[in-house]
Amino acid sequence: MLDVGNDSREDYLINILRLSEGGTAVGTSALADYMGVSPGSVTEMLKVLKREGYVNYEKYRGVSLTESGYRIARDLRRKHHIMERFLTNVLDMDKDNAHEQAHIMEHAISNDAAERICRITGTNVDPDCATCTDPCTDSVSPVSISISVVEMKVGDSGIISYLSTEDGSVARKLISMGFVPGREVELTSVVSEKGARVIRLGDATLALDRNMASAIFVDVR
Amino acid sequence: MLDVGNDSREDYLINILRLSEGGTAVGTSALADYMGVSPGSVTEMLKVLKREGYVNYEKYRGVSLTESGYRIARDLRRKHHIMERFLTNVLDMDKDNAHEQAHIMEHAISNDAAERICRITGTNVDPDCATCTDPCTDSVSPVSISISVVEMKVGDSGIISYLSTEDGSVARKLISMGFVPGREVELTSVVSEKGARVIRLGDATLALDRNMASAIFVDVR
DNA sequence: CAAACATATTCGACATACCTAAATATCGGT
DNA sequence: ACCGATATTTAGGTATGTCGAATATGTTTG
Repeated sequence: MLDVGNDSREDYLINILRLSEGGTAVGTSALADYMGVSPGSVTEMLKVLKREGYVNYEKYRGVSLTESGYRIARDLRRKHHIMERFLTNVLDMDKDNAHEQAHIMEHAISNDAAERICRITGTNVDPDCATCTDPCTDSVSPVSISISVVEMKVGDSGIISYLSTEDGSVARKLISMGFVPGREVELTSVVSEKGARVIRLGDATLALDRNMASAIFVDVR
Repeated sequence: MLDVGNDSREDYLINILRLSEGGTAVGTSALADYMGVSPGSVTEMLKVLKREGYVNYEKYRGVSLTESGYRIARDLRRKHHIMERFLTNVLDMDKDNAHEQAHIMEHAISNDAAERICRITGTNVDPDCATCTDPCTDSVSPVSISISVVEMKVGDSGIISYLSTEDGSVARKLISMGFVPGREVELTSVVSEKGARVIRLGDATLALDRNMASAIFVDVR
Protein backbone atom coordinates (compact mmCIF):
# COMPACT_ATOMS: atom_id res chain seq x y z
CA MET A 1 0.00 0.00 0.00
CA LEU A 2 1.08 3.54 -0.65
CA ASP A 3 1.80 5.71 2.38
CA VAL A 4 -0.76 8.13 3.69
CA GLY A 5 -0.68 11.43 1.85
CA ASN A 6 -0.14 10.03 -1.61
CA ASP A 7 -3.59 10.76 -2.87
CA SER A 8 -2.28 12.05 -6.14
CA ARG A 9 -0.31 8.92 -6.96
CA GLU A 10 -3.36 6.90 -6.05
CA ASP A 11 -5.51 9.01 -8.33
CA TYR A 12 -3.14 8.33 -11.19
CA LEU A 13 -3.39 4.61 -10.59
CA ILE A 14 -7.15 4.61 -10.42
CA ASN A 15 -7.42 6.67 -13.58
CA ILE A 16 -5.03 4.39 -15.42
CA LEU A 17 -7.27 1.54 -14.38
CA ARG A 18 -10.35 3.33 -15.70
CA LEU A 19 -8.80 4.13 -19.04
CA SER A 20 -7.20 0.73 -19.47
CA GLU A 21 -10.45 -1.06 -18.72
CA GLY A 22 -10.95 -1.33 -22.51
CA GLY A 23 -7.89 -3.54 -22.75
CA THR A 24 -5.34 -1.35 -24.47
CA ALA A 25 -2.41 0.46 -22.90
CA VAL A 26 -3.11 4.08 -22.00
CA GLY A 27 -1.54 7.00 -23.83
CA THR A 28 0.03 9.92 -22.02
CA SER A 29 -2.23 12.57 -23.52
CA ALA A 30 -5.38 10.59 -22.94
CA LEU A 31 -4.50 10.33 -19.29
CA ALA A 32 -3.48 13.98 -19.16
CA ASP A 33 -6.78 15.04 -20.69
CA TYR A 34 -8.75 12.78 -18.42
CA MET A 35 -7.06 14.09 -15.33
CA GLY A 36 -6.88 17.71 -16.40
CA VAL A 37 -3.09 18.02 -16.22
CA SER A 38 -0.41 18.57 -18.82
CA PRO A 39 1.19 15.66 -20.67
CA GLY A 40 4.52 16.66 -19.18
CA SER A 41 3.21 16.15 -15.68
CA VAL A 42 1.91 12.75 -16.63
CA THR A 43 5.24 11.63 -17.99
CA GLU A 44 6.95 12.77 -14.79
CA MET A 45 4.52 10.86 -12.65
CA LEU A 46 4.71 7.75 -14.77
CA LYS A 47 8.45 7.65 -14.22
CA VAL A 48 7.92 7.81 -10.48
CA LEU A 49 5.19 5.21 -10.55
CA LYS A 50 7.39 2.95 -12.63
CA ARG A 51 10.32 3.39 -10.27
CA GLU A 52 8.03 2.33 -7.47
CA GLY A 53 6.81 -0.69 -9.38
CA TYR A 54 3.20 0.25 -9.87
CA VAL A 55 3.14 0.57 -13.64
CA ASN A 56 4.68 -0.89 -16.75
CA TYR A 57 5.93 2.04 -18.69
CA GLU A 58 8.26 2.41 -21.66
CA LYS A 59 8.75 5.77 -23.23
CA TYR A 60 6.48 6.51 -26.11
CA ARG A 61 4.77 3.16 -25.53
CA GLY A 62 1.98 4.05 -23.14
CA VAL A 63 1.35 2.74 -19.67
CA SER A 64 -0.39 -0.15 -17.95
CA LEU A 65 -0.71 -1.30 -14.37
CA THR A 66 1.53 -3.92 -12.84
CA GLU A 67 0.09 -6.52 -10.54
CA SER A 68 0.76 -4.37 -7.48
CA GLY A 69 -0.52 -1.22 -9.16
CA TYR A 70 -3.65 -3.01 -10.21
CA ARG A 71 -4.21 -4.27 -6.70
CA ILE A 72 -4.05 -0.75 -5.32
CA ALA A 73 -6.28 0.76 -8.00
CA ARG A 74 -8.82 -2.00 -7.66
CA ASP A 75 -8.87 -1.66 -3.88
CA LEU A 76 -9.38 2.07 -4.19
CA ARG A 77 -12.27 1.66 -6.53
CA ARG A 78 -13.76 -0.94 -4.29
CA LYS A 79 -13.35 1.29 -1.25
CA HIS A 80 -14.97 4.10 -3.15
CA HIS A 81 -17.98 1.95 -3.90
CA ILE A 82 -18.23 0.58 -0.40
CA MET A 83 -18.09 4.05 1.09
CA GLU A 84 -20.52 5.47 -1.42
CA ARG A 85 -22.96 2.74 -0.66
CA PHE A 86 -22.48 3.04 3.07
CA LEU A 87 -22.94 6.79 2.99
CA THR A 88 -26.09 6.63 0.90
CA ASN A 89 -27.74 3.43 2.07
CA VAL A 90 -26.83 3.39 5.72
CA LEU A 91 -26.18 7.03 6.56
CA ASP A 92 -28.80 8.30 4.12
CA MET A 93 -26.62 11.00 2.61
CA ASP A 94 -27.60 12.38 -0.75
CA LYS A 95 -25.82 11.05 -3.81
CA ASP A 96 -23.65 14.05 -4.55
CA ASN A 97 -22.34 14.47 -1.03
CA ALA A 98 -21.80 10.76 -0.75
CA HIS A 99 -19.82 10.65 -3.96
CA GLU A 100 -17.64 13.54 -2.91
CA GLN A 101 -17.04 12.09 0.56
CA ALA A 102 -16.34 8.67 -0.88
CA HIS A 103 -13.73 10.17 -3.15
CA ILE A 104 -11.89 11.59 -0.17
CA MET A 105 -12.36 8.63 2.10
CA GLU A 106 -11.26 6.05 -0.42
CA HIS A 107 -7.74 7.33 0.21
CA ALA A 108 -8.06 7.38 3.98
CA ILE A 109 -9.78 4.16 4.91
CA SER A 110 -7.85 0.92 5.29
CA ASN A 111 -8.81 -2.16 3.33
CA ASP A 112 -9.63 -3.84 6.58
CA ALA A 113 -12.06 -1.18 7.77
CA ALA A 114 -13.65 -1.06 4.33
CA GLU A 115 -14.19 -4.80 4.33
CA ARG A 116 -15.86 -4.56 7.70
CA ILE A 117 -18.20 -1.88 6.44
CA CYS A 118 -18.77 -4.01 3.40
CA ARG A 119 -19.98 -6.81 5.62
CA ILE A 120 -22.54 -4.43 7.06
CA THR A 121 -23.76 -3.12 3.73
CA GLY A 122 -23.31 -6.34 1.81
CA THR A 123 -21.71 -4.68 -1.17
CA ASN A 124 -19.37 -7.45 -2.09
CA VAL A 125 -22.00 -9.92 -3.09
CA ASP A 126 -24.57 -7.47 -4.28
CA PRO A 127 -25.42 -8.19 -7.91
CA ASP A 128 -27.18 -4.92 -8.64
CA CYS A 129 -24.65 -2.18 -8.22
CA ALA A 130 -27.41 0.39 -7.88
CA THR A 131 -25.58 3.38 -6.53
CA CYS A 132 -22.36 2.81 -8.40
CA THR A 133 -21.52 5.31 -11.06
CA ASP A 134 -19.33 2.83 -12.84
CA PRO A 135 -20.10 -0.82 -12.32
CA CYS A 136 -17.88 -2.64 -9.87
CA THR A 137 -17.08 -5.68 -11.92
CA ASP A 138 -14.55 -6.89 -9.37
CA SER A 139 -16.89 -7.17 -6.52
CA VAL A 140 -19.87 -8.65 -8.24
CA SER A 141 -19.48 -12.35 -7.85
CA PRO A 142 -22.59 -14.12 -6.62
CA VAL A 143 -21.09 -17.57 -6.36
CA SER A 144 -23.90 -19.60 -4.93
CA ILE A 145 -27.51 -19.28 -5.91
CA SER A 146 -29.37 -17.38 -3.23
CA ILE A 147 -33.11 -17.36 -2.81
CA SER A 148 -35.33 -14.71 -1.35
CA VAL A 149 -36.88 -15.23 2.05
CA VAL A 150 -40.33 -15.30 0.44
CA GLU A 151 -39.22 -18.42 -1.41
CA MET A 152 -38.22 -20.22 1.76
CA LYS A 153 -40.38 -22.94 3.29
CA VAL A 154 -41.39 -22.74 6.94
CA GLY A 155 -38.68 -24.33 9.03
CA ASP A 156 -35.93 -23.56 6.50
CA SER A 157 -32.91 -21.73 7.78
CA GLY A 158 -29.97 -20.18 5.98
CA ILE A 159 -27.30 -17.56 5.90
CA ILE A 160 -28.04 -14.11 4.53
CA SER A 161 -25.92 -13.58 1.44
CA TYR A 162 -27.09 -10.17 0.34
CA LEU A 163 -29.88 -7.66 0.44
CA SER A 164 -31.54 -6.28 -2.63
CA THR A 165 -30.68 -2.62 -2.78
CA GLU A 166 -33.34 -1.77 -5.32
CA ASP A 167 -35.08 0.27 -2.67
CA GLY A 168 -32.48 1.98 -0.51
CA SER A 169 -34.87 2.67 2.33
CA VAL A 170 -35.86 -0.98 2.56
CA ALA A 171 -32.21 -2.05 2.61
CA ARG A 172 -31.47 0.58 5.22
CA LYS A 173 -34.29 -0.60 7.44
CA LEU A 174 -33.25 -4.20 7.10
CA ILE A 175 -29.64 -3.43 7.90
CA SER A 176 -30.64 -1.40 10.91
CA MET A 177 -32.73 -4.35 12.11
CA GLY A 178 -29.74 -6.60 11.94
CA PHE A 179 -30.31 -8.30 8.63
CA VAL A 180 -26.75 -8.23 7.44
CA PRO A 181 -24.91 -10.71 5.24
CA GLY A 182 -23.49 -13.60 7.20
CA ARG A 183 -26.20 -13.85 9.81
CA GLU A 184 -28.43 -16.85 10.16
CA VAL A 185 -32.18 -16.59 9.71
CA GLU A 186 -34.95 -19.12 10.04
CA LEU A 187 -38.42 -18.78 8.58
CA THR A 188 -40.63 -19.52 11.56
CA SER A 189 -44.05 -19.02 10.05
CA VAL A 190 -45.92 -17.38 7.21
CA VAL A 191 -49.01 -15.38 8.04
CA SER A 192 -50.30 -15.59 4.47
CA GLU A 193 -48.82 -15.66 0.98
CA LYS A 194 -49.19 -11.90 0.63
CA GLY A 195 -48.72 -11.20 4.33
CA ALA A 196 -45.98 -11.07 6.86
CA ARG A 197 -43.14 -13.50 7.44
CA VAL A 198 -42.09 -14.36 10.95
CA ILE A 199 -38.35 -14.75 11.05
CA ARG A 200 -35.90 -15.75 13.71
CA LEU A 201 -32.68 -13.75 13.58
CA GLY A 202 -30.20 -14.89 16.21
CA ASP A 203 -31.69 -14.18 19.63
CA ALA A 204 -34.67 -12.34 18.27
CA THR A 205 -37.81 -13.26 16.41
CA LEU A 206 -39.50 -10.65 14.32
CA ALA A 207 -42.07 -10.15 11.66
CA LEU A 208 -41.52 -8.47 8.30
CA ASP A 209 -44.02 -7.59 5.66
CA ARG A 210 -43.76 -9.46 2.36
CA ASN A 211 -42.05 -6.60 0.59
CA MET A 212 -39.24 -6.35 3.08
CA ALA A 213 -38.84 -10.09 3.38
CA SER A 214 -38.47 -10.33 -0.38
CA ALA A 215 -35.38 -8.13 -0.27
CA ILE A 216 -33.44 -10.59 1.86
CA PHE A 217 -31.53 -13.25 -0.01
CA VAL A 218 -30.19 -16.29 1.76
CA ASP A 219 -28.23 -19.42 1.06
CA VAL A 220 -30.40 -22.20 2.43
CA ARG A 221 -28.46 -25.14 3.73
CA MET B 1 -13.17 24.20 7.15
CA LEU B 2 -9.64 23.73 5.98
CA ASP B 3 -9.14 22.28 2.51
CA VAL B 4 -8.44 18.62 2.02
CA GLY B 5 -4.76 17.80 2.35
CA ASN B 6 -4.03 20.09 5.27
CA ASP B 7 -3.66 17.38 7.84
CA SER B 8 -0.62 19.02 9.33
CA ARG B 9 -2.33 22.35 9.96
CA GLU B 10 -5.22 20.47 11.48
CA ASP B 11 -2.85 18.55 13.72
CA TYR B 12 -1.39 21.81 14.96
CA LEU B 13 -4.84 23.09 15.83
CA ILE B 14 -5.85 19.95 17.64
CA ASN B 15 -2.62 19.92 19.61
CA ILE B 16 -3.00 23.55 20.56
CA LEU B 17 -6.43 22.66 21.84
CA ARG B 18 -5.04 19.78 23.87
CA LEU B 19 -2.33 21.87 25.46
CA SER B 20 -4.53 24.89 26.10
CA GLU B 21 -7.19 22.76 27.77
CA GLY B 22 -5.64 23.76 31.09
CA GLY B 23 -6.57 27.38 30.44
CA THR B 24 -3.29 29.10 29.72
CA ALA B 25 -1.87 30.15 26.38
CA VAL B 26 0.49 27.61 24.84
CA GLY B 27 4.21 28.22 24.49
CA THR B 28 6.11 27.52 21.31
CA SER B 29 8.53 25.01 22.83
CA ALA B 30 5.84 23.12 24.67
CA LEU B 31 3.98 22.67 21.39
CA ALA B 32 7.20 21.80 19.57
CA ASP B 33 8.04 19.16 22.15
CA TYR B 34 4.56 17.77 22.13
CA MET B 35 4.49 17.45 18.38
CA GLY B 36 8.06 16.32 17.95
CA VAL B 37 9.14 19.20 15.72
CA SER B 38 11.56 22.07 16.19
CA PRO B 39 10.47 25.35 17.77
CA GLY B 40 11.32 27.10 14.52
CA SER B 41 8.81 25.00 12.64
CA VAL B 42 6.17 25.86 15.17
CA THR B 43 6.76 29.57 14.86
CA GLU B 44 6.49 29.32 11.08
CA MET B 45 3.26 27.44 11.29
CA LEU B 46 1.79 29.77 13.86
CA LYS B 47 2.34 32.68 11.51
CA VAL B 48 0.49 30.84 8.79
CA LEU B 49 -2.32 29.82 11.12
CA LYS B 50 -2.60 33.39 12.33
CA ARG B 51 -2.73 34.77 8.81
CA GLU B 52 -5.57 32.35 8.14
CA GLY B 53 -7.41 33.40 11.25
CA TYR B 54 -7.27 30.19 13.23
CA VAL B 55 -5.11 31.33 16.13
CA ASN B 56 -4.40 34.38 18.24
CA TYR B 57 -0.69 34.75 18.16
CA GLU B 58 1.66 37.55 19.16
CA LYS B 59 5.39 37.00 19.05
CA TYR B 60 6.88 35.81 22.30
CA ARG B 61 3.38 35.75 23.79
CA GLY B 62 2.26 32.22 23.10
CA VAL B 63 -0.71 31.04 21.09
CA SER B 64 -4.40 30.32 21.60
CA LEU B 65 -7.22 29.30 19.32
CA THR B 66 -9.62 31.77 17.80
CA GLU B 67 -13.28 30.95 17.58
CA SER B 68 -12.87 29.43 14.12
CA GLY B 69 -9.73 27.55 15.10
CA TYR B 70 -11.44 26.19 18.14
CA ARG B 71 -14.36 25.04 16.07
CA ILE B 72 -12.11 23.10 13.75
CA ALA B 73 -10.05 21.55 16.53
CA ARG B 74 -13.10 20.57 18.50
CA ASP B 75 -14.74 19.05 15.43
CA LEU B 76 -11.61 17.08 14.70
CA ARG B 77 -11.43 15.69 18.18
CA ARG B 78 -15.09 14.84 18.02
CA LYS B 79 -14.69 13.14 14.68
CA HIS B 80 -11.78 11.20 16.07
CA HIS B 81 -13.90 9.91 18.91
CA ILE B 82 -16.86 9.13 16.74
CA MET B 83 -14.70 7.18 14.31
CA GLU B 84 -12.85 5.37 17.04
CA ARG B 85 -16.07 4.32 18.62
CA PHE B 86 -17.59 3.30 15.31
CA LEU B 87 -14.56 1.29 14.35
CA THR B 88 -14.38 -0.55 17.65
CA ASN B 89 -18.01 -0.88 18.65
CA VAL B 90 -19.69 -1.36 15.32
CA LEU B 91 -16.95 -2.72 13.10
CA ASP B 92 -15.27 -4.65 15.90
CA MET B 93 -11.75 -3.53 15.08
CA ASP B 94 -9.14 -3.81 17.78
CA LYS B 95 -8.27 -0.71 19.74
CA ASP B 96 -4.89 0.00 18.19
CA ASN B 97 -6.03 -0.31 14.62
CA ALA B 98 -9.11 1.71 15.37
CA HIS B 99 -7.10 4.49 16.93
CA GLU B 100 -4.72 4.64 14.01
CA GLN B 101 -7.54 4.60 11.47
CA ALA B 102 -9.49 7.19 13.41
CA HIS B 103 -6.47 9.47 13.38
CA ILE B 104 -6.36 9.33 9.59
CA MET B 105 -10.09 9.47 9.04
CA GLU B 106 -10.69 12.42 11.33
CA HIS B 107 -9.08 14.53 8.63
CA ALA B 108 -11.04 12.97 5.79
CA ILE B 109 -14.59 12.68 7.02
CA SER B 110 -17.01 15.58 6.83
CA ASN B 111 -18.80 16.84 9.91
CA ASP B 112 -22.05 15.79 8.34
CA ALA B 113 -21.00 12.20 7.74
CA ALA B 114 -19.53 12.00 11.22
CA GLU B 115 -22.76 13.24 12.76
CA ARG B 116 -24.67 10.60 10.88
CA ILE B 117 -22.36 7.90 12.15
CA CYS B 118 -22.72 9.43 15.57
CA ARG B 119 -26.44 8.93 15.37
CA ILE B 120 -25.83 5.25 14.73
CA THR B 121 -23.34 4.77 17.51
CA GLY B 122 -24.91 7.22 19.91
CA THR B 123 -21.64 8.82 20.89
CA ASN B 124 -23.01 12.29 21.43
CA VAL B 125 -25.25 11.42 24.32
CA ASP B 126 -23.23 8.58 25.67
CA PRO B 127 -22.16 9.39 29.21
CA ASP B 128 -19.51 6.70 29.56
CA CYS B 129 -16.84 7.50 27.06
CA ALA B 130 -15.48 3.97 27.30
CA THR B 131 -13.27 3.76 24.27
CA CYS B 132 -12.03 7.32 24.37
CA THR B 133 -8.40 7.78 25.21
CA ASP B 134 -9.05 11.30 26.38
CA PRO B 135 -12.54 12.09 27.55
CA CYS B 136 -14.73 13.89 25.08
CA THR B 137 -16.00 16.67 27.27
CA ASP B 138 -17.67 18.40 24.36
CA SER B 139 -19.87 15.59 23.38
CA VAL B 140 -20.97 14.35 26.76
CA SER B 141 -24.14 16.18 27.50
CA PRO B 142 -27.00 13.97 28.55
CA VAL B 143 -29.70 16.59 28.63
CA SER B 144 -32.75 14.60 29.47
CA ILE B 145 -32.87 11.77 31.92
CA SER B 146 -33.02 8.48 30.10
CA ILE B 147 -34.15 5.26 31.67
CA SER B 148 -33.24 1.72 30.80
CA VAL B 149 -35.74 -0.48 29.02
CA VAL B 150 -35.90 -2.72 32.09
CA GLU B 151 -37.30 0.23 34.00
CA MET B 152 -40.10 0.78 31.51
CA LYS B 153 -43.64 -0.28 32.26
CA VAL B 154 -45.55 -2.45 29.80
CA GLY B 155 -47.23 -0.20 27.27
CA ASP B 156 -44.64 2.57 27.61
CA SER B 157 -42.96 3.77 24.50
CA GLY B 158 -40.05 6.11 23.96
CA ILE B 159 -37.14 7.14 21.82
CA ILE B 160 -33.80 5.43 22.19
CA SER B 161 -31.29 8.01 23.42
CA TYR B 162 -28.21 5.88 23.79
CA LEU B 163 -26.88 2.40 24.33
CA SER B 164 -24.65 1.49 27.21
CA THR B 165 -21.28 0.68 25.74
CA GLU B 166 -20.00 -1.05 28.83
CA ASP B 167 -20.05 -4.30 26.94
CA GLY B 168 -19.03 -3.66 23.35
CA SER B 169 -20.43 -6.93 22.08
CA VAL B 170 -23.85 -6.21 23.53
CA ALA B 171 -23.88 -2.75 22.01
CA ARG B 172 -22.80 -4.20 18.71
CA LYS B 173 -25.55 -6.78 18.74
CA LEU B 174 -28.15 -4.20 19.61
CA ILE B 175 -27.01 -1.87 16.89
CA SER B 176 -27.05 -4.65 14.36
CA MET B 177 -30.60 -5.45 15.39
CA GLY B 178 -31.67 -1.91 14.75
CA PHE B 179 -31.57 -0.48 18.24
CA VAL B 180 -30.03 2.82 17.33
CA PRO B 181 -30.54 6.21 18.94
CA GLY B 182 -33.55 8.03 17.58
CA ARG B 183 -35.74 5.01 16.95
CA GLU B 184 -38.97 4.44 18.76
CA VAL B 185 -39.49 1.40 20.94
CA GLU B 186 -42.44 0.15 22.90
CA LEU B 187 -42.34 -2.35 25.73
CA THR B 188 -44.99 -4.86 24.71
CA SER B 189 -44.68 -7.37 27.49
CA VAL B 190 -42.39 -8.68 30.19
CA VAL B 191 -41.91 -12.42 30.45
CA SER B 192 -40.66 -12.15 34.03
CA GLU B 193 -38.64 -9.70 36.06
CA LYS B 194 -35.41 -11.61 35.35
CA GLY B 195 -36.54 -12.83 31.95
CA ALA B 196 -36.97 -11.49 28.45
CA ARG B 197 -38.57 -8.24 27.36
CA VAL B 198 -40.73 -8.17 24.27
CA ILE B 199 -40.16 -4.98 22.43
CA ARG B 200 -41.70 -3.41 19.37
CA LEU B 201 -39.17 -1.64 17.21
CA GLY B 202 -40.78 0.06 14.24
CA ASP B 203 -42.33 -2.65 12.06
CA ALA B 204 -40.82 -5.48 14.02
CA THR B 205 -41.45 -7.04 17.39
CA LEU B 206 -38.67 -8.90 19.08
CA ALA B 207 -37.59 -10.34 22.37
CA LEU B 208 -34.41 -9.50 24.22
CA ASP B 209 -33.00 -11.05 27.34
CA ARG B 210 -32.84 -8.87 30.43
CA ASN B 211 -29.14 -8.15 30.07
CA MET B 212 -29.45 -6.79 26.56
CA ALA B 213 -32.62 -4.88 27.31
CA SER B 214 -30.88 -3.18 30.21
CA ALA B 215 -28.31 -1.67 27.87
CA ILE B 216 -30.92 0.31 25.95
CA PHE B 217 -31.72 3.73 27.34
CA VAL B 218 -34.79 5.60 26.21
CA ASP B 219 -36.56 8.87 26.77
CA VAL B 220 -40.08 7.87 27.65
CA ARG B 221 -42.69 10.34 26.57
C1' DC C 1 10.94 6.72 -48.02
C1' DA C 2 10.64 11.13 -46.42
C1' DA C 3 8.02 14.95 -45.04
C1' DA C 4 4.27 16.22 -42.05
C1' DC C 5 1.59 15.60 -38.14
C1' DA C 6 0.39 13.72 -33.85
C1' DT C 7 2.06 12.37 -29.76
C1' DA C 8 5.54 12.06 -26.00
C1' DT C 9 9.52 13.49 -23.46
C1' DT C 10 12.84 16.51 -21.46
C1' DC C 11 14.07 20.68 -19.44
C1' DG C 12 14.00 24.61 -16.58
C1' DA C 13 11.27 26.77 -13.55
C1' DC C 14 7.93 27.56 -10.07
C1' DA C 15 4.78 26.86 -5.98
C1' DT C 16 3.61 24.94 -1.72
C1' DA C 17 4.16 22.65 2.35
C1' DC C 18 6.74 20.99 5.32
C1' DC C 19 11.01 20.61 7.97
C1' DT C 20 15.92 21.60 10.43
C1' DA C 21 19.94 23.93 12.62
C1' DA C 22 22.09 27.72 14.08
C1' DA C 23 22.32 32.66 14.81
C1' DT C 24 19.83 36.23 16.89
C1' DA C 25 16.35 38.52 19.58
C1' DT C 26 13.28 39.08 23.51
C1' DC C 27 11.34 38.25 28.13
C1' DG C 28 11.48 37.88 32.99
C1' DG C 29 13.55 37.33 37.18
C1' DT C 30 17.36 38.27 40.52
C1' DA D 1 21.51 45.30 33.93
C1' DC D 2 22.73 40.87 33.21
C1' DC D 3 21.64 35.87 32.53
C1' DG D 4 19.27 32.04 31.25
C1' DA D 5 15.15 30.42 29.23
C1' DT D 6 12.36 30.85 25.52
C1' DA D 7 11.18 32.45 20.87
C1' DT D 8 12.13 34.13 16.26
C1' DT D 9 14.66 34.71 12.11
C1' DT D 10 17.49 33.21 8.65
C1' DA D 11 19.16 30.29 5.31
C1' DG D 12 18.65 26.28 3.43
C1' DG D 13 16.83 21.38 2.38
C1' DT D 14 13.48 17.76 0.71
C1' DA D 15 9.36 16.16 -1.38
C1' DT D 16 5.42 16.56 -4.28
C1' DG D 17 3.31 18.18 -7.92
C1' DT D 18 2.64 21.44 -11.48
C1' DC D 19 3.37 24.06 -16.17
C1' DG D 20 5.08 25.61 -20.84
C1' DA D 21 8.15 25.38 -24.41
C1' DA D 22 11.71 23.10 -26.83
C1' DT D 23 12.85 18.75 -28.50
C1' DA D 24 12.42 13.97 -29.79
C1' DT D 25 9.91 9.99 -31.49
C1' DG D 26 6.35 7.35 -33.88
C1' DT D 27 3.06 7.05 -37.54
C1' DT D 28 0.71 8.05 -41.54
C1' DT D 29 0.44 9.21 -46.13
C1' DG D 30 1.61 11.01 -50.54
